[in-house]
Amino acid sequence: MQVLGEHIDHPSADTIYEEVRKFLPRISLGTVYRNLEIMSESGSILKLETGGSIKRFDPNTHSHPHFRCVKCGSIEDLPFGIDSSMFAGTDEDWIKGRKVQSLHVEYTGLCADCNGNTKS
Amino acid sequence: MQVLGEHIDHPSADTIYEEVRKFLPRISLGTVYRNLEIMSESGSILKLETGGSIKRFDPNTHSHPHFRCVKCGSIEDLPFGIDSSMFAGTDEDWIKGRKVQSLHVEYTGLCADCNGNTKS
DNA sequence: AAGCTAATAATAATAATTATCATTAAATAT
DNA sequence: ATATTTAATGATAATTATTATTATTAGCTT
Ligand SMILES: [Mn+2]
Ligand SMILES: [Mn+2]
Ligand SMILES: [Zn+2]
Ligand SMILES: [Zn+2]
Repeated sequence: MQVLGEHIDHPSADTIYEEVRKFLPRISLGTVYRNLEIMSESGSILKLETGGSIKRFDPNTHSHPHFRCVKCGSIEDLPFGIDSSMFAGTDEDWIKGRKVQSLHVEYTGLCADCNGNTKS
Repeated sequence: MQVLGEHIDHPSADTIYEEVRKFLPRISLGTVYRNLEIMSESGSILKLETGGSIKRFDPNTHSHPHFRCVKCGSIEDLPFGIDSSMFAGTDEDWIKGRKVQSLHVEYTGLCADCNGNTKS
């Protein structure tokens, strides 16, 4: 939690592993995965299943949108909130028999850095 | 394209492979992956990088929201459109230096089937 | 201290996807 | 039509993130 709380860049399990290793050199990657799973299940962190095949972890547990750079893979927070009422008006009859648990909004494209650098 | 066009359930590469095999029994999985990649790059289909670690393919190339069932893994289309103006109002100053390419909205929860069946 | 329980480290297994490369098919030139 | 070049494919290996396994360790309880 300490390590994750300092990160605003949605680190992967492996990145967190490397960071934690500085404190606890004998920790194993399995333990990092296991505890991240426990934390995400208890709701104290978010496990982001974004595009791009690797899972990332977020200390901000509020539902918020992300921007994923298709070039460098970075995930950035976007500075506005989201909620279900943005869709389908107030009549949420699309829910039908479903039980809605969460909503993830993800923009993709080039981040500011990569967009500037690719204008060659 | 024939096989994919008949599917409304966002099949995986492996599912498509099994289907295509009925027509072309000697086709390899690699060829399926390769051609799905080509098609998604040319824009004739969508490669969905949803949560859940496997990629799925969608003949509907318009930006539309999905619902992913966390129990059975199914992906369903939701019957309303999305566009950027739903977020952040009209002043899209959050874009800053970024180049926005696409937007994916994904709800998760229990699909109608799984929600009904789990009420034990 | 002895015994029980839960967490961990080390390692193996899994699964989706991608890469490689020899072979085959298609296209083009002779 | 036949030879030659080019592109696509099938078969298989490699990669990578994640999960499972299991013996060992550490923390409690009596
Ligand atoms: Mn975030
Ligand atoms: Mn769809
Ligand atoms: Zn970038
Ligand atoms: Zn379901």
